[in-house]
Amino acid sequence: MASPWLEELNPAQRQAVTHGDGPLLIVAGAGTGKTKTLACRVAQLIDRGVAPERILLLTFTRRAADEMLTRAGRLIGETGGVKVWGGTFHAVANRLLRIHGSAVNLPSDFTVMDESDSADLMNLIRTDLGVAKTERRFPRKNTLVKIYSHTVNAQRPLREVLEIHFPWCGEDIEGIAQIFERYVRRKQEQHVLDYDDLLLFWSALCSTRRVGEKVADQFEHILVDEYQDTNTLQAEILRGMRKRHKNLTVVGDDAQSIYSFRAATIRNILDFPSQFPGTTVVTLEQNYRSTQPILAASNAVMAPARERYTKELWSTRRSEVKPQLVTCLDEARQTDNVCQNILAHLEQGTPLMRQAVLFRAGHHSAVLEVELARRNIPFHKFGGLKFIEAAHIKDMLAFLRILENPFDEISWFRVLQLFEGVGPRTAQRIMDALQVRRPSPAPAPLQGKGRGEGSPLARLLTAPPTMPPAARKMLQELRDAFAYCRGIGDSPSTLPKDEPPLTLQVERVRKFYDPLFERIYENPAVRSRDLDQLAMIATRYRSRGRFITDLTLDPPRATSDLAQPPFLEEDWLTLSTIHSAKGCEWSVVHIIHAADGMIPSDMAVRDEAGVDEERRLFYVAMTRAKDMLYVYFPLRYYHRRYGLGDAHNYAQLTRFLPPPACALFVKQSVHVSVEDETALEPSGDCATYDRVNRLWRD
DNA sequence: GGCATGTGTATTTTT
DNA sequence: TACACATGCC
Repeated sequence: MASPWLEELNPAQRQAVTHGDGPLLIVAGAGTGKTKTLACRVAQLIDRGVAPERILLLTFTRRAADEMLTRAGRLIGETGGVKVWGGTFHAVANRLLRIHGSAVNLPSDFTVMDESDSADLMNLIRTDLGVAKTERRFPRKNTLVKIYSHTVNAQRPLREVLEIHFPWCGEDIEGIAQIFERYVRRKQEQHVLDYDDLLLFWSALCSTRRVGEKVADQFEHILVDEYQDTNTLQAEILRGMRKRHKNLTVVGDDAQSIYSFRAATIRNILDFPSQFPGTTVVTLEQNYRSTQPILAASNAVMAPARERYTKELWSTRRSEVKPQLVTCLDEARQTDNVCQNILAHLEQGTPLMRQAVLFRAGHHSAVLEVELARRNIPFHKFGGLKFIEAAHIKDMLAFLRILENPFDEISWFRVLQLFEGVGPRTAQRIMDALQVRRPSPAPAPLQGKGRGEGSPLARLLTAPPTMPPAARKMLQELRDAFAYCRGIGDSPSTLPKDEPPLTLQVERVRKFYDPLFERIYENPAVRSRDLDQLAMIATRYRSRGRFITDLTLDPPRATSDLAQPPFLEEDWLTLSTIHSAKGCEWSVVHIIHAADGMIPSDMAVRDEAGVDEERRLFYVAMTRAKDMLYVYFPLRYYHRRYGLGDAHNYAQLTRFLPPPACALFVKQSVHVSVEDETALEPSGDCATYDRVNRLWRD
């Protein structure tokens, strides 16, 4: 019982770790050793005799789960982690539903689609219904998905969601409802689940009598990380899983809730004690990460926030070094200065690995990326456009998905349109001929993964549909590729054998796809490297289904844009959206574009709640820093829409750094005193900037 | 009729 | 840059 690692914990951490049964809420401020505490608690439970497979650890990313479990494993002397159920809500839902799906009428062979697939399906239906033809412009596919997802995850009526979050779509409620209804039916026909369905079905599973209890009882303890970023549906799942056992630990920080756009609600954490009577609340306030000056500035930013658990982070890490607020003339100067500071720290002994540049939106780093590449500073970018979203990756996956689930409409629709002379209309016609749409709702379970005579894939191989002349040769090649992957061989009369290994299938599909791909896309060379990487990932898998699902639920988080493949470099810099930086820390952090309109994003300032969340976002960014924090603010933003004019706007410093907060920074100005900008004193305080900037703003 | 191609525009954050 | 919509070509 007297585990040596307990000695290393502070009293609050130890209380959380050794807490016995019953609901436990750990309010853990930034940098207070949350990961450590959670890992120790898992280790402690196992030490106490709880079987690892009876523990469920829900985290925000798979990486976070792996990290914690490895750590817990190390504590109890298990190398390679412990066999705890760990992962995101979505991944765990997938795993449970593969086993128990039949209890909620789910076919066992369902495939999972990502958000852009959902959007494509929405669009298909949107076009079918002809709603786009009306005079008023109808919500676009991405908006439709957002509305749908928000409605499901928040478990609120559509009308209310529209009123509050999408007021400009309110008039189209009937059309939207109609589309949603069809969307649900189409997914059902295809045996396809979207992200939201995974949660929805898990929740449904909980309320089935026999299986629901069995699934819930399987876990003696459930632990949830980043609880402030869970939504109503996820809270409902937890309630469903905890009807009998009350052993539930949630960890979170309301000050770091930044996912309301995904229907996460701060209410989950604020109301946890009343949702789960008898909750013990433990608050972790000692910050081990940041120096006191960085913490002071962060606290000052959060001070004006409204409802929250009161806690004031403190640190024993004294330092004389204040964070720096760097005012730059424009983005070019900002970029230049960021590079200089990064290199300076590198020379003083802080490797790139321990530095990061953070920003609000994925594209905010575009200019910097070019400059880093020019200066041969290796970097790795997280967040923003993802690998999996790239059109050519989606194409490749579409082939594999058809093999996995021949009723996957979106994949057929995508693949067919790659052929010359085939657009949406012809693609639809071919899909009709192949009977990709199953008569709905499909009561008979699909036999042997659609391998039977009745599958659209089988029909493609035995009775090819008519194609526009330009596409006929290609069609034959597609049939050959599919036949190969199915293990049918070159002669169509041969009976199916076992399918070849996944890597060979990927290779074969690629052999077919490469020429198409070179015709369609601008810079095939760059994109081709992505395909190599996809093939690399595939080598880690034996099952095609698992490969596709894993890629959908846990896609590679970084893109290797302009830089050399970073994994070949010894040392590289992190570029990250603030959202993707959650849970991470670096010695030196550079926050760029700290201008109003960027942080907070002007997309988010419609209401007070939006501004509050942006404030938390800025707070999250600041509290990633251990030793040194830079906040950069470009004064001018050029709008280069038409050529290279020098038309520009003057930006204002982010509203989250009013004078009291500003006072906690060292002010520095870069190149602001050229030409007539002399009015901006190099070391002037923020109030002065504000006053001066107002001159240009109206 | 339906596809390819050109033009304008809006553009957050992610499982 | 990707998407929606308009135009011109087969």
